[in-house]
Amino acid sequence: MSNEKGPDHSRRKERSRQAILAAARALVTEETYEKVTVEAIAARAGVGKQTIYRRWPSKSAVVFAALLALSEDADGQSVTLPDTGDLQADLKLVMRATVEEFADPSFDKLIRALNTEIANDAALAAEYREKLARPLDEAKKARLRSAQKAGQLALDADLDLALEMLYAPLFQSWLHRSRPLTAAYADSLVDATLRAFGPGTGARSAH
Amino acid sequence: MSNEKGPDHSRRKERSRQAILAAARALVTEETYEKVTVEAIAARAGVGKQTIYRRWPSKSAVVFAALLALSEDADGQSVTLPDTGDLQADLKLVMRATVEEFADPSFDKLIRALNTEIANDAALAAEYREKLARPLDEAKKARLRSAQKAGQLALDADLDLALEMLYAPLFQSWLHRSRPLTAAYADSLVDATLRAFGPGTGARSAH
DNA sequence: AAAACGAAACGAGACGAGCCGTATTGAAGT
DNA sequence: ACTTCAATACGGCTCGTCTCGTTTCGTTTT
Repeated sequence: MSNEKGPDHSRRKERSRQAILAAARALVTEETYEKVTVEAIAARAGVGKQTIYRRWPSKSAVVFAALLALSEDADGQSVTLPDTGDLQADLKLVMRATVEEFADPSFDKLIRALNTEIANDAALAAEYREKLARPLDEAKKARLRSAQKAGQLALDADLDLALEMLYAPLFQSWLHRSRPLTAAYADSLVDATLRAFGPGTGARSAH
Repeated sequence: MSNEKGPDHSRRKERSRQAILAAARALVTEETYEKVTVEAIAARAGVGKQTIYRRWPSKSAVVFAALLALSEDADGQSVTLPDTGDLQADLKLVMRATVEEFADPSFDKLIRALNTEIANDAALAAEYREKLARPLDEAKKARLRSAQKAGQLALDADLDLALEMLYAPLFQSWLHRSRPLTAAYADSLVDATLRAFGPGTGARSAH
């Protein structure tokens, strides 16, 4: 697509692109999302405003791209959950790690900003699901399928529903600050979810 | 409290107060939250901007107050859930009703606005929990306690956790638009929650 | 009782500041 | 040379403050 004839300007573009995303990320972690301005991002990145508007259509898009890029780096290629053969132990490990992530103030501000954007913009929400949520969910579901084969989870369990019941309460408690996020809470969620979807629970219907 | 000597202007205050809150509510349901301006609220209410700023410190506070007032009216005094003696049926009724509420575009916009505010302001979040979330949760917990007495729920079930696992997935699915909200989905949540917290599940620990 | 008074609350809108997104220009990179 | 860039000016919009003249309504005077 960019195999044109002219001189190669991709290095400049890439450098300023990285600077913009880094500046956006830094500002979101420092201030609350509403206070982050395009002008501040440009100033911090040592970049003209027009350079930002050349690439992204709005402030939301820039910030969203910054958050996307963040986790694309972090993920590397493949996301895999631990699989020691003990589903309950593995899930508690993961859930406790998630609890600790939410305790980090920078992570907290970042995810709040991300949620503010996707809650009010259906298009961004779709992109978020596609690029961030889905890969993670697939990794989690892979672990659950492995547990089904090992007889630790009902064969007819609705894995999407199980994941929701595992994660949504944690997410909501954090979003609304309605209770402290502790390791014990993480464990309780795992225990309750396994009671609902464990082997022999007849997960499809309780009649 | 207000047993001063001076003349009583409370009638004027109350009239303009109601007009402001009604205008704020109307605008939030018509536009998206970001597009609602204080000036628009003032114009719609037939009120000067200063009258708004005399009472509330910021735009967020006005809109939040408007949403609070809305449900204070709706609630009347006491919130009670149906109790036919069949917990599963009663919960499905309530969850299906909740699903339908979220399908209403006005309600959708309203709750998205409310969530945008409380997600980014810890003080508003606390007020929200105190005045809106808690009374509803207490009503739901009352129904669950009744079910415990009827032997339809484990006696040592963590009721707060059960409520979260029932409602948080619905809330998150709606917030992120990650799946269609159907009656079948509502039923699945009830079924799964009852499998986790039903009688004889040893709800406190699964060891 | 009727009229005049005065304090509080009010509607309207001007104002400065900040931000958004666009347009222009001259410098720097390749 | 040709492109991309930083810097900056700009119009438009919103916020929250401030001022000004008006309306409301209990009190006081007649």
